[in-house]
Amino acid sequence: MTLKQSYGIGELAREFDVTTRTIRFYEDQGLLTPRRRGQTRIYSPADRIALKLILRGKRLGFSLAESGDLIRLYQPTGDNRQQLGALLEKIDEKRTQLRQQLVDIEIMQQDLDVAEERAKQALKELEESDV
Amino acid sequence: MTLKQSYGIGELAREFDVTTRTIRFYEDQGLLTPRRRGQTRIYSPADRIALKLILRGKRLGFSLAESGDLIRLYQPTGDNRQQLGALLEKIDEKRTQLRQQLVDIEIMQQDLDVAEERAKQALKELEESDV
DNA sequence: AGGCCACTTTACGTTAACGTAAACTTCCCC
DNA sequence: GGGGAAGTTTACGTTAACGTAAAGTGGCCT
Repeated sequence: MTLKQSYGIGELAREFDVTTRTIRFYEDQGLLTPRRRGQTRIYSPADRIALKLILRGKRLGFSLAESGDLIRLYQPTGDNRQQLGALLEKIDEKRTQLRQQLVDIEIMQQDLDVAEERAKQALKELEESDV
Repeated sequence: MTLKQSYGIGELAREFDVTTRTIRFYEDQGLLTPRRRGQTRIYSPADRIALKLILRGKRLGFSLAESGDLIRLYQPTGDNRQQLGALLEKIDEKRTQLRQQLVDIEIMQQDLDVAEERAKQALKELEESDV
């Protein structure tokens, strides 16, 4: 069995646990561009990938506009130097942001370690005063 | 010179590059609890730490409510077992979330690598067709 | 033919996280 | 004692990212 090459809106909604409203909204925002059969939307594997990217972006706190940028980073539009340069800059910015997030996550993880220790200690003290 | 032990609102605003409106809003949401001198707010080092945590949370896409949870993870309120248990659960949830974010970041970084390669390749081809 | 999905469009509603403006007090400076 | 500068309260405005409801279309089943 090879990969599917088209998807219905409900199908994608179920797979990624979002509503169809959400998927249509992303299209409104220019993030997805399904073709149509009659008036029904048909999604390509590329659309599915884009959706995946959007949701991953959301988990990292990216706005839809930012995820839109990311999607466009993949579409090598017959670009001129100007645009390719700007693109490389954007890539660099995103890299910087991701590195900052890595740092933030590390600190938070350490904070959680501390919080856990304290909670466990508090529990222990409750036990001991307990009879 | 030892650490300052109180801060003005403008001072914090400058340090973290947010507006005073934002800081007051966080207080409204119960995330900061400055004392007052007259009607002027005085922030403690703990408030400053909390603010730092909130902003770190924002960079990771946390809502203010979530950051509020995180702040409270540090305040070992004279808790009972119930609450300590719930607290330990929350810590675990956050850990899971942070791990997912780590995965997401890795994938994005790889995606950026690919995008960069393509852009550089496109540039190269422009050069070659250039004379 | 009737009924039930899954799909569609249109449009108004909602929440979070502040922005922005207005009107006021306090303190300090010259 | 007039005027900034920095603080305050109150309140309405704004944007992003959908939710929710209403009303219609198309296919398929029995």
